[in-house]
Amino acid sequence: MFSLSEENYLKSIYHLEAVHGKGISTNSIAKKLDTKASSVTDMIKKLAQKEMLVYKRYQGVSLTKLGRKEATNIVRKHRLWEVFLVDKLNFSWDEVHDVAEQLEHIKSPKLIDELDAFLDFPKMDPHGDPIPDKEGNFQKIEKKLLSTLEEGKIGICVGVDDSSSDFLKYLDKNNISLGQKVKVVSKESFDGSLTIVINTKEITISKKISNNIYIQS
Amino acid sequence: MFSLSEENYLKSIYHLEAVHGKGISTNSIAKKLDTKASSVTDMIKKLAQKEMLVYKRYQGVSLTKLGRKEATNIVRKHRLWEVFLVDKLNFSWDEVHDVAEQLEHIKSPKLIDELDAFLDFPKMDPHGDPIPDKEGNFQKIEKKLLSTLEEGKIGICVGVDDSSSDFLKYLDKNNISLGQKVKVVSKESFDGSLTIVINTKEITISKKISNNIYIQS
DNA sequence: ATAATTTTTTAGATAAGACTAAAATTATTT
DNA sequence: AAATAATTTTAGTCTTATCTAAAAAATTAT
Repeated sequence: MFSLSEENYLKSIYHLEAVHGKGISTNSIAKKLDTKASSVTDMIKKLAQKEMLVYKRYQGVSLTKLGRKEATNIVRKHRLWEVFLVDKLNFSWDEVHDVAEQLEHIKSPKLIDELDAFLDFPKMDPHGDPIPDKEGNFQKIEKKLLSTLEEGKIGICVGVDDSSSDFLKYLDKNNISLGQKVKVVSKESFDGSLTIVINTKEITISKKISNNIYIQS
Repeated sequence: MFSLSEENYLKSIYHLEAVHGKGISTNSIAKKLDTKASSVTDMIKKLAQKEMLVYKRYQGVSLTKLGRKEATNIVRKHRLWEVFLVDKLNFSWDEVHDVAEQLEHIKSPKLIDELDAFLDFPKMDPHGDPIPDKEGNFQKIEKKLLSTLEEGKIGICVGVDDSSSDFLKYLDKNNISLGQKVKVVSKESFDGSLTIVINTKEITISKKISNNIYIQS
């Protein structure tokens, strides 16, 4: 069994590995968890002892197969709860994160499997992120950043990178949601801003925005 | 905000007060929480400082209005989650307790109100215990112990006192469930055992069993 | 290649919550 | 009303997870 803290470390390292590959630095973990590097050192020693990750002083850490399995299960729980909150309890996609962050630590294999079935085995969470199945497998879908789409091309919004409430509210305000068709009208080479058509309406979005929206094209 | 530990203390004291009235002893709390009296003393000092209860050395404790409100809310959450687990996730009534024990500590007012609505504002949990509403009010239903029912009389099972898995499984095995009609055929004065009719089947139950079943008659 | 900087680790401290053992208080017997 | 027993509190220790400050190692710049 893992403590709440241990689980949060495993999850963070898992997410960092997904972006940066193996060998995650102490500092990056500290930043992600909003804690101090010295606290991270303590915890990764503990997790190394539990064989959840491989650690050599000053070399950063990498999850073991076991550690990845554990982390995947937490991610699975987090995302299933997000689906539950949105589909069944009328939460909007910008409200789910904090609650799911708590619910993901509930320990009961039966609970999560029944929840999965109750939700009809969803493959994606409300932000377009894949939900691992019981064994930890999930579909990796084709997706690229909206910022990489060329002028005149069309894509379908399939996910977001940043899931902060502010960003999601911005998307809501501009009618950008998952499954939405997006056409790039023009691209400003100076600042990378895009003019796009959403639902027949034309809007201009900054590079920062287009860097946080995933599309399929 | 309260810690997990603080919440568990409040809940335990609340339940003890429901049975024994005001002035709950350190030892009884320790027993209920399976901890040591010295730990209880520490915690009740803390909760007294937070004005959740009134405490005078060697005199036991009583919840304040605020403390009772807090405790009631935890009970509300516990029981709503139990309904969710049984009604939506196919848990049986003997499986819900441990999971609800975890879920009751999730902090999100919206979550619990939406859950309440999603479950259609249930008034009772799977063991026949009343679910407080948002304001902390709940129906107190007429009920008495099956052991007090006289020979020849009929009652309807409306709740259980002991909610341990073992006891609930025993009831399942003998087709005793909430809403079930029970008729007392005879009462053995020597050991207090009862012979009852459930669903046309006659069985004999010990005093210990009949002392844990609530009926309405 | 050495100096300066950044990152990481160690050492020691703190807070929450639990424990043991002993002291203080209350309750019960005789 | 003492004496004994039971309960409760205090004092001090332990663990977990955090922190600060300083030391050690690695990286970057001169």
